[in-house]
Amino acid sequence: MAATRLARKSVAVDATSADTKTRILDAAETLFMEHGFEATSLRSLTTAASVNLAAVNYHFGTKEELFQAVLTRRLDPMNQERIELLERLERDTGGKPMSCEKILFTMLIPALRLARDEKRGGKNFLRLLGRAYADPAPFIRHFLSAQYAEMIGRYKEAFLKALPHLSRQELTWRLHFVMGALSYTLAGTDALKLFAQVTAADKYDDELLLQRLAPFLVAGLKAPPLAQSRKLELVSGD
Amino acid sequence: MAATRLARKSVAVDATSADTKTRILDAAETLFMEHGFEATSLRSLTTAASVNLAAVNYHFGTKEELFQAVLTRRLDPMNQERIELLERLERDTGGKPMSCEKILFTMLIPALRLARDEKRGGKNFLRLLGRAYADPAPFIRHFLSAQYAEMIGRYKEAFLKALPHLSRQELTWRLHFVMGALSYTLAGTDALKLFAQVTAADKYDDELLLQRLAPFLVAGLKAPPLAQSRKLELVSGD
DNA sequence: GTAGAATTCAAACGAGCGTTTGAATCGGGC
DNA sequence: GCCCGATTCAAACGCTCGTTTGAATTCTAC
Repeated sequence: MAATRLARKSVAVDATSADTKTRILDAAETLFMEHGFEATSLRSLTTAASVNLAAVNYHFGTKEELFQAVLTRRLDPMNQERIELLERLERDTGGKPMSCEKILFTMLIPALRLARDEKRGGKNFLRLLGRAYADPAPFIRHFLSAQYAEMIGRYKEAFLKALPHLSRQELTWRLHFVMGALSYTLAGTDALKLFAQVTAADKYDDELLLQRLAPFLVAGLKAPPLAQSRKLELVSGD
Repeated sequence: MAATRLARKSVAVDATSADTKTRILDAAETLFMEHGFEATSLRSLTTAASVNLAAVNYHFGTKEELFQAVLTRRLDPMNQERIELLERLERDTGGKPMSCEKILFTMLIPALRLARDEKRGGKNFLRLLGRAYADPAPFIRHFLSAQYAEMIGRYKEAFLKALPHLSRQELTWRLHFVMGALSYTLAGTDALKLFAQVTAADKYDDELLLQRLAPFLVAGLKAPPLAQSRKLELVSGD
């Protein structure tokens, strides 16, 4: 009983404890994705994981800490892989400006790798991540911004060099749009029912999906900034 | 007491009942936006609206029906305005292909008008809408797809003519990306903390926001489809 | 001004929630 | 073979939830 909080630190992640913890994380990943954070109860979660109700609080502390653990397990490696790919690209181009496409690919490829690796959560996790982006809960927003701070900063510098016609502020917004389209798309599947005529074969081919997304995002990033485009006119439609 | 359900049908929306109903809708719009559907309790909601706890069930039936009423109140007029603008554009161009920009503007302008009209909910509602897009609750997904079905179908036909180099399937995906970037952006504000260096003046200027978003989306829509772009390479970053 | 419907109100219902507790059980090291 | 920390377990705690109820009040029409 006195071990509840200390357990996580004093005990290495050995097989015996990892088993229960992993079962909880796997069930949480699926259920949080399907029902959202608030609507997923620890009772249904522990039942699905075949563990005792108290196991979540014993191993993770609180429901919120469990949610963060679910995200961290996949997100840390994926974002680290992104940074490694970006650094390798920087090394290979030797200080010369990198192409916009290649920078974007270093963002998409780790996500695609994760989506294809069922052992690392696959599409389930990416859908969960896309939904987490839009969750209003403050602890989720703070957690995500902390998790992404370094990665976003690095990419902003890289894109700035690749897109010299964009101001820092303009680029900030465009990266925002990119993340929006990406997270919305990854979270999607169900949302696609808004639009008919998506074939079943197409629907679950993540590589094809990103190959459709990439040209769209690259073209958007490269577009001339707003000064050169027609102004929105509010008065009339013609 | 026997009037609970019949009341909504037998009574016109007169001033006396509209007062309570409107106060509930206004409070719900704000609280659902701030905390999400699940995390907003009817107790906090009715307290904020200065009405009795039972008033929600009396006037709207259930919490879910209240949520749908909140969305319908703003969404129906906005989507109808979109269709009207699109139809006027079709009439003015007389069957000739319309420009991609103009079609997109008929989507953005009603959203912008709504954002600027505090009496119609303003930015609050658009943020709520952006969050509703990502909500996993099935009743929300079904409601939204029903609400958007007609509008999406019309725009798909219009864009198909304006973008003849795109297949129907390719366009379906691109509209998906557009809706993603749009809803994510509208839901944003808080999410912008992921990216630093957004000035306070910039942050709340919705017209400027859409003027930044529009060139990005137009360029993405016009981009050549995937066959002509470089393939994603999974093996290596260089 | 009174009848009858529409609306508001305080109170309670039953259910489900996240978390805590303390005893029971397990498992490796001496 | 026993001991002690790590883990599991059933039970309960206190709380909040959405909804219902039936009486009290307000409003409308004659």
